[in-house]
This record gives sequence, C-alpha cells and structure tokens, in this order.
Amino acid sequence: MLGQPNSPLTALDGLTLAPRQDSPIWQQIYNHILGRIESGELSPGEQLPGENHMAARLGVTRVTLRCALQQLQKEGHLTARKGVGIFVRSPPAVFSIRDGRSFRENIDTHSRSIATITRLLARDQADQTSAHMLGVAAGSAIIRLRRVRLLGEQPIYVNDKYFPAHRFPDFEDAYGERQSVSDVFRAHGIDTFRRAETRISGGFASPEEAEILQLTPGTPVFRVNARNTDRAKATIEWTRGCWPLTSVEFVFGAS
Amino acid sequence: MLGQPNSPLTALDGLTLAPRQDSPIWQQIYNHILGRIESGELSPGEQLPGENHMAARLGVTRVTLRCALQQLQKEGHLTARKGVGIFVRSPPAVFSIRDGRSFRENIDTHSRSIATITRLLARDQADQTSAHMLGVAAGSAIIRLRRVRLLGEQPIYVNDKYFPAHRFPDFEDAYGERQSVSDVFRAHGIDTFRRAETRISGGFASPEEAEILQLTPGTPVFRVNARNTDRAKATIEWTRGCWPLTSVEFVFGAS
DNA sequence: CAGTGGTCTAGACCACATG
DNA sequence: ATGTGGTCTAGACCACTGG
Repeated sequence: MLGQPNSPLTALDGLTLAPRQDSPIWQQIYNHILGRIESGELSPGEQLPGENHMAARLGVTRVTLRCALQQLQKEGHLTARKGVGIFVRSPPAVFSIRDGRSFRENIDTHSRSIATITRLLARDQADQTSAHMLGVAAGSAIIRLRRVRLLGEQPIYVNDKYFPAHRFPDFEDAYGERQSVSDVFRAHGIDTFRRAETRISGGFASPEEAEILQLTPGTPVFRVNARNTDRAKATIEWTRGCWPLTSVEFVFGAS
Repeated sequence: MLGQPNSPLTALDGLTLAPRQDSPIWQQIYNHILGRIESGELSPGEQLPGENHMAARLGVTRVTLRCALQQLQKEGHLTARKGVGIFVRSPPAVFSIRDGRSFRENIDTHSRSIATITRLLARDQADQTSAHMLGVAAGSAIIRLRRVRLLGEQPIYVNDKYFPAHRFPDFEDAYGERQSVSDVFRAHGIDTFRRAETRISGGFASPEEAEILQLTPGTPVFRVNARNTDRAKATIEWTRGCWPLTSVEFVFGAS
C-alpha cells in the first residue's frame, strides 16, 4: 500500500458516462482525463489511482479504461511504470527550438527551470555511421557524449553527440566545469562554428529512449540529426537527438 | 463476400507463435506482419484477411490480434476501413524534403510518380489566425487552397494554403492550367519569393486529416507551418501542412 | 443480407516493484 | 505479501459497407 500518495484521488472527479452517446466510452474517459490535465487539476508527477480502482469507479472493464489510458500515453500525457503506477507526465506546453541557437538560449525564453544531466562521456572507436557523419575513417578514435535535458522535473530531450577525438585532446577537462560543449570548442581554438545541416524525422521511442524520457515504449518521437562544422567546414560534432513529439516545435528561418 | 481479393491471403504465412517466449504474442504478430510488409511480400493497397480469420488462424483472440494491428496502424503501415477491411498502406520509404526547394524538386529525386489533387480553391474571409499570419486585417478577403499530394497511389501530404486576395486578382486562371502556385506568383509579377519561416511540430491526425491521408485517426503526424514572402518581405502565402510521421524527413541547410 | 472493423464485458494469470 | 500495470481469453453487440 502506498498510503494515499494523492489524498483526493481526483483523477476522475465529476465523470459520469453517458449511456449511449455518439462517442465511445473510452473516448469520454480520455477526454475527461485530458481535460483535467490541461486545466492543471492534475499536475505533472501526480499519480493516478490504480486501474482496478478507476475501472470499478466508472463501472467499466479494465480493457475499456486502458483504451483511454493508452491513447493518453501515446500522446505523452501519462507514463505507466509496471508494478508502480500511472503518472501524469506532461507538461508538454510546447516550446520552440530555433535553429542556430544554443539549447540554453532557446529555453531561456521560457520561464521554467532547465537542467542538464551528462549520462555518458567516453572515448570510443567510430562505427560505420558515426565515422561517415564525422568524415573520419571507421575505427578512428571518437568521443561520445550522452546528455539528457530536463524541463522542470520532466526529461524532454536526450541526445548523443560524437566528436573526432583528435580535435579535442582535452575534452573532459574543458567540458567538466560547466557541462558546456561550447567551452570545449573554445578551449581547442574553435571560436566560430556553424550548424551545417539539420534533419528532422519521426519515429517511435525504443525501450531505451522510453526509459530515459519517461515515456511508454512506442510513443511517437522526433529524431533530430545535426552536424556542426568549423570555419574550414570540417565536421566537429554530430548530434543525434530524440524528443517526445508533443514537447517541442522546431523553428527555422524566423525573425 | 469479396471473392478472394488476394488469392493467397499470405499475410500470416509461416507464423507460428512461440508458446511462452520473452516477447508478448501480439508483438510476435506485429513483427511478423511488419516483416512481410517491409520485405515487399505484402504490397501497398493489398487487403488483409478479416480479423476473425486471422485470429482463428493464429489461435488467439481478436483482442490480442488487434493489439498488433493497432500498433501497425499507428505507425502508418496499415489502414482499417470500417465495414470494408484492413489494407497495407505503406510505402513509407522515407523521402526527404529540403527547405527552400519546391515540392516537385524534392520528389523528382525519387523514382516514384507524384500527383497533385486540388480539393478546394475558394475565396473567403480571413479568420483570426490566417489574418495574423498573412499580416492583414481579420475579415479581409483571402484565397484558400487545399491540395493533396500522392506518391504512387498513397496520399502522403495534405496542405492548406492561404493568400491575401488583393495580391492575386487572377488566381484561379493562373493556377488552373498547371495547378502551380509558382505560376500564380509569376502571373502577378512576383518572380522571386522566399521561405521566411518554417515551423515543424507534431500532433495526431484529426478524423478529417486521417480520412484524407488514409490513416487511422489519432495516428501521429508532422504539422508544418510556413510563410513565403516577396522581395519586400510582405507575406504572400501561408501554408499549413500535415504529413504522416513515417513518410518524410525534413532537411535544412544541406549541401 | 453477410462480412467487416469498433467497442465492450467479466473474468484470468503474469512479471514487476515496493514495503 | 500486496498492489501495480501488461497480457490474454471467450464470448458479445454494434455500425458500417458492400453486393
């Protein structure tokens, strides 16, 4: 028993199912919960009652209830953790990423707090893909960096960055102080660099991505691939990132 | 009875369910069908056997089978039409859209045939949103254009374009001949224009979008908003488009 | 009319996480 | 040991589409 993690258990307050409306029961449930999330009555991180409770409360089967919950999970509003419970995920008050600006510059226009977690920083050998993107030979020494960005408490972005190791002998030291890639560039004499290419595609969260971003596996996501080049147009960084579909908007060429 | 629309009914050939593997039954079914689609054994437009047939053939409940089918629908591989059947949708061999190029220039790099359908061309009054995007007063005369693009037989893109009517008195005539917006611009003395801003976000297909794109409602999609401006930086076109998530990749700033 | 997919019920067992 | 979400069964009725 978890005590009463959320004393009011308010998730379903005020829901009464119309007996035979034009819309399916699961959609009525879906709409009701979504409404309570978007209105803020259910806040991010809050736990919902168990599926059995909710199904009994509504007089429907778990199967029916789960239709609604699964849709809400696919849309990024809820996260389920097996053996634990279902939680409000959100925000996802969409915010904008402008091409050519740093992550922090983009976020700063928002009021919420932003955090960076470095999950991996290691030297490795380039595989086929990363070698190609960096313009080096397969097997060359590269540096791998995996970071997760949090908006408030919610992870909203995970990315893997790859660097040609020979350009950055002091990567770890330069990075360590402020977790800033720009610092690393500057420390190695690269004061101007440029976003050479950005590719945006769509996909579905792998189990690994889902765990990091606190999503249900199979949730739709943005996949972003980008290359940064130095003044001589040599590639100094290749980034592969993943965003929940509903958390972000990409802006190109704006004012 | 539809006769045998696909004589072999090959959708499930060779599938035998492992009794208690590590992966759920529905995922085994999912993987099997997806494999047959991607290998080309199931071709676009082909109809699957009915759910009852397939469920019986596999010795599972429809509920279990539908788990697999629904996932495949969300990913854009299958389309279900109530009262009719389930069809292979595909392609979606992803193809790339480069910013700043016309749709046709982008597609021509692909081998498949491309078609344009004009679903609507009308004069109207600007609502709040379109007025704001076009930089005109709400209620001003505007021109609305809705088009669908097909790759092969599959609709892969629907968009609504809005134009300030006062700039294009002869829109219909200039457009009619080749269904070309560039022609309209040229006919009104606009020989150079520029993509001022592109915004990419994610969402889920509305019933209307789903019908047009032959998707299941709720399928994840890209939403693209863009503005074109003339030499004087006045907005001459605002576009709102919708792509199935798995059909396209957007490329910015490439070679 | 018969066949289709969409919805729903009332059970059940499982793996998992927590206390 | 308990409660959680994940999976699955064996039925059922419905609305829709087509011939």
